[in-house]
Amino acid sequence: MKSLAVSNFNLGTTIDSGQIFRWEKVDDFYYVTVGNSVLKIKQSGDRLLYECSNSRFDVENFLGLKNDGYAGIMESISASGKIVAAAVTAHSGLRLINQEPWECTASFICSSFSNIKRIRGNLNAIARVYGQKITLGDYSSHSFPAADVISKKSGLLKACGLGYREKYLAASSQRISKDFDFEKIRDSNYDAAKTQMMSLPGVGSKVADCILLFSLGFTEAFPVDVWMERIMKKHYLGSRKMAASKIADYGRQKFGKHAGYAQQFLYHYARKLNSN
DNA sequence: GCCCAGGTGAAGT
DNA sequence: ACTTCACATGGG
Repeated sequence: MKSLAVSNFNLGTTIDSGQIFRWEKVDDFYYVTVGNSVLKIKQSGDRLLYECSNSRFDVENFLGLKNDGYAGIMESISASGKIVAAAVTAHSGLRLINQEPWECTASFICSSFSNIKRIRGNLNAIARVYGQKITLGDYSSHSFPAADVISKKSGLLKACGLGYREKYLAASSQRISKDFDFEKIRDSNYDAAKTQMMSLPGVGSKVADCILLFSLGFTEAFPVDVWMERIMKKHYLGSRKMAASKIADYGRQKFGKHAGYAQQFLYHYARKLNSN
């Protein structure tokens, strides 16, 4: 078991904040399946204890613990809005995770107009059908397949229960295995990057923002789903009517370079208020 | 059975 | 450019 000292970090909140779907908690440990790795991890105060099926897996990078300007970011977004400040206080230690772009893209194509439990089931089904078995101690899971593995046998998607999203994932997996370079997008400006992402079938404004924020380092992306729409309307828009894509523009303007963090706190805050 | 879900794309205005 | 609507299906 490896150990890593952390500060300003809450593992449980970070994992359970709707950024990643393929995880479960067994006793004290979270088992997170990401790419071709299973990460077994728990937090004990200011330490993370973990082991991973892949010895080269970079836990620190994955959990957003590198290049730490966290305290400053929290201060900055809190100053921009009362509700964000409350959310930051309520869920301090929530971090943006760094995902692999293709797996993130596939995940959020599956997410559209769905719910988190179903998304998790869909992604696990895709991994079972197309992926390789991974084991870590007594625990086993399946890797997430590369885009070309899905595109070559997209007929098998039917068994994964994606509904109408199936055709989008099939088409996007084909595009991505042919002529799509995520790394090039990483170097673009936000608008160009978003246009590129939205050229993929099943990727609209919201899913594009999720991919940009969760896997390509665009900290200003501000994904607006139904939860964000509700909380933004209630607290910032005086219940005015505004299309989701306009609320996203508003959010980026209001919260600036770290709008993505503001969004993640607001989203999590809204969901937790509703469930308690 | 009813309503909702981390929306998208196409059609109509 | 903005608004409306169909879309597949499981979870609560």
